[in-house]
Amino acid sequence: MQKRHENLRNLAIKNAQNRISTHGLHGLNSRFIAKKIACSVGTLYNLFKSIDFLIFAVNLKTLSTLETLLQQAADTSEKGELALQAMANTYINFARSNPHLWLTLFEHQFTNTEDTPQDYYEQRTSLFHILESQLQHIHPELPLQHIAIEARALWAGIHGICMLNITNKLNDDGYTLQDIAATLVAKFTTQHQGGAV
Amino acid sequence: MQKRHENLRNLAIKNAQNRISTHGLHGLNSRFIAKKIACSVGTLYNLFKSIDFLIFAVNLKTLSTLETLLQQAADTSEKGELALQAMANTYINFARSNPHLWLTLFEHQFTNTEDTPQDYYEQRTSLFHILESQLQHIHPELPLQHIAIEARALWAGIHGICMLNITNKLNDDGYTLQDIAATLVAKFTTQHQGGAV
DNA sequence: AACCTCAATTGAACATCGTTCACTTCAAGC
DNA sequence: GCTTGAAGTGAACGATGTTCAATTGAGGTT
Repeated sequence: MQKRHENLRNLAIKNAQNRISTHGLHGLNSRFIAKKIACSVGTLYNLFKSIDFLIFAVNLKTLSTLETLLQQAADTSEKGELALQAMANTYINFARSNPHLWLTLFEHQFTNTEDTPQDYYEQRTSLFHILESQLQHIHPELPLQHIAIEARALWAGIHGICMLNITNKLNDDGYTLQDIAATLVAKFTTQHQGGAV
Repeated sequence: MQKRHENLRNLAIKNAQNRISTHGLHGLNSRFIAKKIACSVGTLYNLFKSIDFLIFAVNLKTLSTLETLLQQAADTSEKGELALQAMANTYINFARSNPHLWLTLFEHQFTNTEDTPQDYYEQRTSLFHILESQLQHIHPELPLQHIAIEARALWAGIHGICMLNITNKLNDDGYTLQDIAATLVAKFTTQHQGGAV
């Protein structure tokens, strides 16, 4: 039946998400998930071409949640700098609350890159659009091309802060994530005298 | 003999570095390295408590190389903004030329975090000092505490740009790494009106 | 030269992993 | 009841990290 297939698939994704969330990507394995959803490994491989695709499904869910949260943060704050600050904090909080799920977004590489489904890239670019919209509100005079680059630089910055922190490579000293992130956001929101590209 | 032990250890590290460089972290395994250095897996486990420690040794080497390159970039450029731009480009070029070695710096997590040797953290903080020195030259009026935060925000930004690019999650559009990085560096080097922490 | 000692070396063996596939099951159509 | 084909099964394969009883061999002692 088609229904059972879909139910089982969703159940597998949910359990995989749970497992990664608590034990990290290394804690995930096919036999464990198969047992959890009460089927054989063979059936699991009917649902997902390989474990990579199961992880991918979890990542897609994570990205979707993240986008919803960021959009909410943007919507419930005053447009512009405050919205960007709120988004940065939301992103950081998500990463800190769900370190394993967040890390899996980047730890996981498809063995064959051409296997990576198109949805994945689309899901991500839509994140940029939220940022671009805020940046454009702050700097209406800048060309769209410039805004796009700024959005990527800012996003990468927030991302890097999280990455270096979560992987325990930044927070060995007394500086808090929020301070560092706020400093970064401020660079992109306060008015400059000139600027280079 | 002590000498053989050390020689074999270095040989193992060199081969592991080579293997990771060409085949990524997944391409590394104990039997392969053992065969390369003409000893048994058992002996390899006498040299390294586990494969994690071999990877760690490779990472330490990578960090060391990176620091030398960054210091060179800083020294051969005019102090301040130009030096920072040069360092950013050096970092990016290194990451792009040695994507696997660079990724391994972050992909690899010790199963027991308390195992992570102290050298590792020290090697990294010395990277910050190079940055801090440049930033302080640009903003001599800022307190050291503030400079430290800026250094971390900038470093994280450059890092994030590389990460999102290397893992193929940013460069699906037409914006070049250098443009994005230059934009970021410019934010930290041009004079602001005010700023938030 | 024969012997002893013990640390270094070995690789078979174990547990676990992703993945496959010949076999079994079973619901639907006749 | 019989047939058919898709779905489900789990033993089996190869590769992995890691261990450890057995072996080796260099250096000291007699």
